[in-house]
Amino acid sequence: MAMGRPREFDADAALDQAMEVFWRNGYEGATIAQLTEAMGINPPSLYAAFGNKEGLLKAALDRYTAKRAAWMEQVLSAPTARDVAERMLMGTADSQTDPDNPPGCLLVQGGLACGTGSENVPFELAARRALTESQLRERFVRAKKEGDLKPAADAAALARYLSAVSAGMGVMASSGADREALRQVANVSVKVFEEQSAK
Amino acid sequence: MAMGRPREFDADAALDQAMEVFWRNGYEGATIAQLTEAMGINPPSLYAAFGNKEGLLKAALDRYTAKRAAWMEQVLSAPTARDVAERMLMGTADSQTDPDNPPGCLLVQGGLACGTGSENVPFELAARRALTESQLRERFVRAKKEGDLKPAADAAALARYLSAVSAGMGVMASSGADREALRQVANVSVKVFEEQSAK
DNA sequence: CCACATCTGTAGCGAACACTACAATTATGG
DNA sequence: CCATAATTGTAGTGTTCGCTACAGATGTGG
Repeated sequence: MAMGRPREFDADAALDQAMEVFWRNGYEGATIAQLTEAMGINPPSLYAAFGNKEGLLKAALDRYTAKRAAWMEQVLSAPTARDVAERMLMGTADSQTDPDNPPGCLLVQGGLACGTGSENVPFELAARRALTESQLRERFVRAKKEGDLKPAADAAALARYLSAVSAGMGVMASSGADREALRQVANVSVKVFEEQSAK
Repeated sequence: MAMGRPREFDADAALDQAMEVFWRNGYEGATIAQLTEAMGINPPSLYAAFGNKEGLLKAALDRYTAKRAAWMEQVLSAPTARDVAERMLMGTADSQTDPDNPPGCLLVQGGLACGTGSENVPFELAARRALTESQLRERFVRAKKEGDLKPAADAAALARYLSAVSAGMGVMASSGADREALRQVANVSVKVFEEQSAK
């Protein structure tokens, strides 16, 4: 049977553009007109490919996290919990002030509170942040087993702490904090892990 | 000369209601219809009293920060930098999970990224966050002079750090983190100040 | 008691929003 | 080469948005 006319745009390239619009304006601040213009397509193409605005956001979030997965692997492969924290926070400071991207983190800027009809957008972002946190928690559980975190250390609390600090850095970055300011925060934050290391 | 018909609603009580709507839905997510209903007034009364939606937000932010001023005094009056940090973060954990308020912090939830026409809303929130940070910085400068922070301590970096952590806690709280989780983060964060204390 | 100034409620303004009907287009399968 | 299936651009749809014109109401100053 017939297969239909093939789409003329690259879905991944279009998603990259949509991601940036959501990143810079937030979910509710991003309009379909802005999105379609950035993506270089017309509304019907958008709706055919992604369903609706929220579907487009989810696809953009998937792409966002997929792009960060390799970096996250690099972070988790650091030899000690302290080094994991340092790579995580320093990398966060750099990426959140990377001039190639909008400032901050899409998972924070995207929308912490939304109006009627978009109530589950904040939930969607939170779920993706939680994923990173659980990766960190598992890594710190391992660090305890391996003995580079002291036995009394609370892996879950440390993971939550890192998650909170990086979210906080995202808030700062979104309001114009520069790379140096974020690195200061990262440097201070890492000190906790030195105190939690096995002697 | 004549003085005109007096307004029939209490502006402060109405602002409290508006504050809660902005807090829960964000600036863009809050509609005039929701605001007027919560405030118990009609649109013309709102516009006569506050100018426009952004003016209402600013008035609500003023009231928000005014309400926190007394608490902030209490925080800054703690005897040592470490105690300042503890009071600040523990108080933040409690207030951000206070069932009488929406979760999180209005200065974070209100809107980190907004669409065309509301670009200075994020800036407005950031300016108020910066105020708290500078109060903390001055307090830590004093702590160095008084000798309870070691001479090598960086007051500005520590203030930024506290600001980042509390913003991060706000992000967590807005996505449903409970009081215990936030207190864990607070407890871990405070450890930095023990290491920065004079021996 | 009257002129005036301000507030209040009703009703609705133009603009922007997310989304879509429709016809033309472009490929595949037989 | 034809029937089918999917995409594309144009041009809208109805709804909701922030905001306001207007007329009646309610107070103050003279």
